Amino acid sequence: METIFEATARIIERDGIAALNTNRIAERAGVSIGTLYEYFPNKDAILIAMARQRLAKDERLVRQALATAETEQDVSLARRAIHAMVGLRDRPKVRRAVIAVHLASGFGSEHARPVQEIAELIVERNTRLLGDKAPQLDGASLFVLTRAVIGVIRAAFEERSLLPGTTSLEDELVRLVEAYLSALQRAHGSSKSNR
Amino acid sequence: METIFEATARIIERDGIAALNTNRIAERAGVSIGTLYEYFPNKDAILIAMARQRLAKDERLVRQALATAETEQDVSLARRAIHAMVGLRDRPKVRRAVIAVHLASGFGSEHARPVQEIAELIVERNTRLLGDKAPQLDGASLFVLTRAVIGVIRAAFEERSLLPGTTSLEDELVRLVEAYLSALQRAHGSSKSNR
Amino acid sequence: METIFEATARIIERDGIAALNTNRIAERAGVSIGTLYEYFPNKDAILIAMARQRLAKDERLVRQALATAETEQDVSLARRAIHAMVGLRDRPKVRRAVIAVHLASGFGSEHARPVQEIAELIVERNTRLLGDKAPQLDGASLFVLTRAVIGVIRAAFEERSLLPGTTSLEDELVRLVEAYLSALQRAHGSSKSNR
Amino acid sequence: METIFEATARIIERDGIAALNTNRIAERAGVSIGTLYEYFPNKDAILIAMARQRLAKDERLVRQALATAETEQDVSLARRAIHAMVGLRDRPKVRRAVIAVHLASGFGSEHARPVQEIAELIVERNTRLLGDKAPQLDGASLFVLTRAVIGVIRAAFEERSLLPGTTSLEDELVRLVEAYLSALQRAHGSSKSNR
DNA sequence: GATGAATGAGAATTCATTCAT
DNA sequence: GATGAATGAATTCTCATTCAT
Repeated sequence: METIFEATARIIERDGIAALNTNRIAERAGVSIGTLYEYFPNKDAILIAMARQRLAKDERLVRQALATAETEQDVSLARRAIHAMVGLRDRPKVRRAVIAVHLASGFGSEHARPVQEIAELIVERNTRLLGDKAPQLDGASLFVLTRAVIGVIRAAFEERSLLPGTTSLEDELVRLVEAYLSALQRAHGSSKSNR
Repeated sequence: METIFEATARIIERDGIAALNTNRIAERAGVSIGTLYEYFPNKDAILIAMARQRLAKDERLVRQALATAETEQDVSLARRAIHAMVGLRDRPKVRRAVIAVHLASGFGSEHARPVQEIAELIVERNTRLLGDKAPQLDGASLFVLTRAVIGVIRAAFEERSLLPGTTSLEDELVRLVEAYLSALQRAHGSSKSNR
Repeated sequence: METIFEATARIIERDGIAALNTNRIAERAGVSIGTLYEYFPNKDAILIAMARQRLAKDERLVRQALATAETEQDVSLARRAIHAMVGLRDRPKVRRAVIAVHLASGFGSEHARPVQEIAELIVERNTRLLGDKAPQLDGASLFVLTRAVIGVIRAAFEERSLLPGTTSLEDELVRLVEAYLSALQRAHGSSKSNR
Repeated sequence: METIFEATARIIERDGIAALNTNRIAERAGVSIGTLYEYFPNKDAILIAMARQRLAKDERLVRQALATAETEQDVSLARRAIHAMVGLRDRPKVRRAVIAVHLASGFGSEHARPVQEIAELIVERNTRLLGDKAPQLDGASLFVLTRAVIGVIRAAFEERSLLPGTTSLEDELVRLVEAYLSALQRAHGSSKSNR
């Protein structure tokens, strides 16, 4: 199964998604086409499984980055997470293709969920550390924050030509997140004191 | 040609992109395939032309929204643009499909360009109004800002289930942009005074 | 289309139904596989169309046999029809295969209908000639009579080894039909006089 | 082996012959495919074995019906046999499918033989009872009689829509057989006295 | 400029069967 | 005697594209 993934990835890298077909995958993987269909019900299932594997791995990496060192500041947690996410640059062509099928198959929410969970994890930790002063994320805030981050990182893959240097991209993304969280905190505080 | 676009859109809406083929388009459009191929060199060309048309229309709408009333505050300009962009909700299925092909064909930059231009327009106006105090957008800032906005709006189309209410979405998106611009302005100011 | 039928028939005759596939049909017919699929939506459709064509032709032949010479006796009409039906011996392998698919696809009734109509035609004519003395065929009688005749003729095709000489087969079949019609007439007469 | 038959029957009933494949049979039967292929050399062998089993059972049932009560009249014997045959209505879908393969594999004669034997049994008994007056069945008569009966009963399965009531069907079928036998007897007598 | 019948390479998928364990 | 993963030839069907009229 891992062999099939690897073969698929190699074909995508070499010849693009358009050149991907099940016979070719089987051939490159060194298994018969019949065997391939014993593991996956159809072509898309392979790509979707790959996307999920990748997403799971991404989440693991980001969580590890957060866990590695306990820190005191919410800023640091966000930066840590973003640094890890921006660093997920392996096999961009494969990642792009696989995610595209995943999205086109209507699994967009699966894609957003882990990011959302990580955002909630960060908020939760900050609440513990900062108490009331930590920003509260309701549905809309969470949606905007997570999709903004995903959007920037996705674009960084998709538009190779316009891509600014990795470091400055990361810095600006951190600035975006921090600025938004601060704004939320201020809004939250003022609405509280107004009551 | 507009008939061909319309036929294509209808098929995508009714039966999905997978069911789209040139014979069907020609049939629905009431022209022969031969005629269709006199207007477009191949299938993808149709989708890409549609994507460009849509992008152009989007840009026009946003620019109109900005031009309609001259305002004093950068906040208002950003909000105005975002409001217009969030409002671009017609034929989401068609939009998604058409944009996907556009991106997959490597025209990602075409997609980002109008948004970028609008961002630059806003910055420019604010610079005129506020002078030195207007935030300066370099490549990285511009990239992050525009892709964050596009990312959020795109997600709002793709994930219908998790979608927060339109108003709060818009409010939060404005908050994100404003917060980021303010943060940039502060950074700019301080880096200047530090010299 | 006739070319496709002919190619199909030839393959069935030479190599049997098991060796029949759409590529081979197209090749033998001298058309491309794409053309074949423009005329028929799938493989079975070809066989079913052939069965219907054959059935229609059969009916035409039997009706012609009945029309050729106006006769006075019901016996003669039945014999004429049976003679025509027994004579339908062209391309038995094709006929068998094509009818088998037709039946397996649930069109059994289409197969019986023309025979039934012919039976009704005979009865009607006899009624005109013989008046009250003509046998009356209700649903059950008609069903039994037609399916018995079809059954015998079908078996004569399917079981080549056991097939008795054509003449005696025909004679016996006529005897069966006549005997049955006479029995019906007697039953009808007696039930009437009983009232 | 009986388990394999049962599994096969269930699949045919539920999903039709088209959905029948050896892997599915093995799975439903709770055995491995390897085991299945130890009992049957190939797929068709299963269906043919089932057809033979069914035919044998049919014959047994009809013979039992004839044996149950010794009677005096040929009419009664024929009716008894027909009644038993019309009653063989269990699992029509399976019966049809299995018989179709049996016929398509060229075993048509196996199918007719038991019916023929029963017909001969009846004739033999009647000869004993009635002596010279019993009808003599030569090859052609026997063929026509048996195939007519089989044809009617088969049609009763295949064409559910046009099917008359069971009782009247049976009555008419008996009438057909009786009428034919009587006609034969008359013909035989007259040909004898003519000499 | 329009037509649309014809093309055919190519893709996905199935399933009877084998054979090493 | 049982297992079931692996096989891969074979088949159906699609659809972008062409080109003679």
